[in-house]
Amino acid sequence: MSSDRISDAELTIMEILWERAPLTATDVAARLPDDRDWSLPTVKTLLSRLLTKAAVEHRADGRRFLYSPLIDREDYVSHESKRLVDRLFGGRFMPLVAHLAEQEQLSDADISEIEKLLREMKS
Amino acid sequence: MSSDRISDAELTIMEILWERAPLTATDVAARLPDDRDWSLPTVKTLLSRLLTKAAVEHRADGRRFLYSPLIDREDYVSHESKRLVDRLFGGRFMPLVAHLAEQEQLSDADISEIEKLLREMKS
DNA sequence: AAATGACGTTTACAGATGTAGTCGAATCGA
DNA sequence: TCGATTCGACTACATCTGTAAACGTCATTT
Repeated sequence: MSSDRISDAELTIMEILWERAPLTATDVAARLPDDRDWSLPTVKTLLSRLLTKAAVEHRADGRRFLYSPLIDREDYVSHESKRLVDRLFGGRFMPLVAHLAEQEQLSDADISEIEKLLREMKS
Repeated sequence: MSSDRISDAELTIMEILWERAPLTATDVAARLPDDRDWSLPTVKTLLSRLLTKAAVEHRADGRRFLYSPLIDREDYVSHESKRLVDRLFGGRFMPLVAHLAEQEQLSDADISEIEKLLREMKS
C-alpha cells in the first residue's frame, strides 16, 4: 500500500525528487543538503525503500535507473498536517491557530494574511 | 536529555497523564482509549521508557509508583508543531495555516472566532 | 506461616529506521 | 580485450518502537 509512512531520512530524498526529477541515485546523492552527508549506498537504500512504499518509481535508462516521485508533495503535506492536527488538536483547526497565536509564532503580517484568507473564505 | 522524541504509543500515555495525574500504572491502563487496548505490561514498558526520556517522573506511594508528566502539554505541542512546520513548510507557520484553512470547511462562526482571536493578538 | 496477588524490572522479539558495506554484473577507458 | 569503475541488489547492524511475557519481591489474605 502507499499508506506506509515516509521516514525523516526518506523525506530528505523525496524533497530532492520533488524539486527535480527524474534523477539517478548518484544525482540524488549529489543534491543532498549539507547537513545530510550520506554515502551513495545509503541513498540507494532509501530509494529502494521508497520504491517498496510506492512513493517513487524508477524507469530504466540503460544501465541505471531514473527515479521520480509517485506521490504529490501537496498530498504528502496535507496528510502530515492532518496527522498533526488529529494527534495534537483533536482534529480541529481552530485550536491550532489559537495555539500559534498564543505562542506568538504568527507575525502581524501573518495575521493580516490569515484575515484576508478568512475573508475570502467567508463567501 | 529531555530532547528524546515521544513516540505515538508513548503519546497516548502522556495524554492520559496530562488529563489527570498522578496515576499508577494500573490507573493509566484503565484509562486507555478504546482503540488502544494494551496489556498492563505494555503500559508499564511505555511508562518506563517515558521515565528514561525524562518525560514523566514517579514518586513512590508505598509499594507502587505514582506517575506524573514532567513536560508540559503546551510545550510538547509547540515543539511538535514547530517540527512539522520546519520539515514541511520551511519553518514558516503561515503556509501551514493557509494550507489547513484551504482543506477545512470552516463555518462562518469559526471564521469569526478566529478573526476575533487574531484581532486581539494584533498589538 | 504459606499461598496468592499486585508491582516494578528484565528480557524478548519483530518490524521500522538510520547508515553503510559487500558483491556480482555491466560498462567504459586504455 | 582486460582492468577499473559504476550500478543495483543483497546483507548488515545498532537503535527505536510496538507489544508483551517472565521473573522476583513485597504485601495481603487465609
